[in-house]
Amino acid sequence: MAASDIERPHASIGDLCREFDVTPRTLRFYEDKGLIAPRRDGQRRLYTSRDRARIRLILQGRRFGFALDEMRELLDLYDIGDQGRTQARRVIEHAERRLAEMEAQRSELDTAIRELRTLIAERRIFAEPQATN
Amino acid sequence: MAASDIERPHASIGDLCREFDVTPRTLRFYEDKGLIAPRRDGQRRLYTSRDRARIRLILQGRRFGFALDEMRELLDLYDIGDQGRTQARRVIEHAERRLAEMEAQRSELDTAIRELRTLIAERRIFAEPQATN
DNA sequence: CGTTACGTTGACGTCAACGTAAAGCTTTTC
DNA sequence: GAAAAGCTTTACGTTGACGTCAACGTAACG
Repeated sequence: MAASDIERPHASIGDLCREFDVTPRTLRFYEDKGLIAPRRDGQRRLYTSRDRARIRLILQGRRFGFALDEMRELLDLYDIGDQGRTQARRVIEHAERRLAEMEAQRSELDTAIRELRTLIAERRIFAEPQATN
Repeated sequence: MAASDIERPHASIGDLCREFDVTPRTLRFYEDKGLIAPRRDGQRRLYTSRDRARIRLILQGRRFGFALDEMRELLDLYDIGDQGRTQARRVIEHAERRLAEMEAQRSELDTAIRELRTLIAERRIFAEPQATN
């Protein structure tokens, strides 16, 4: 009866779905992929605050374009980590690589946008080069 | 023998592949999708300058993120078009919509980049919220 | 006790733009 | 004249993150 399990002892899959605005399929899929491992009450999944935290991280990573396989690695790093020192560094490096990818992507996108703008402005968009034929 | 077919009467699929740096599979796929319709010498495909122009447009559109189905519509607009007047307008509108999508995408990407930068800088990346547990 | 809500596993379907054999032509080259 | 190029069609595979059944169990409501 200590004040350890505060407020939410466990939640159902539906609860989490509402909380994070995802479908059950999504959470089961993450489980299949080894990203989360909720306990069971018989067949039913029971999600703890730890699961909740992991899901938050997963969805955060998703917004940054991390693949689920990468996310699993990153989550594992924190689980295995010795005080988080070395591991946290690896996570940072990973994030920095992703950041670089995103910046490269943005630069490509910028170029494409500028080109498309020019083509539209000059009415040269989808204009076939003059064929005398 | 008139000077109508200048320089390149027709080309093979391999020729076009080298010219545009794509694989035969790609050109055949575009044909399946109804984007191009090269003539035949028996079984072999013969590409004219018209096909060449279309392929150029397709690859240009690809760089802007147009789906192949969209490209087919756009190409059709030019083929059917009455002097290109009305049709060209529709094409421009289409391109402007795509441009808007690209800009929206860039804005999302920008936001994500800023957030990720902040998280990295503050070492809060993938840091689970403090659980007293 | 029937209905409704919510949960389970398993497994195939989706989307886009091709990749990748497989198996067989024909033409060019040595 | 044989092997290598280059062409053809047919058709299944790939990638990621789920969607969408199917078929069933369980639990609470009224």
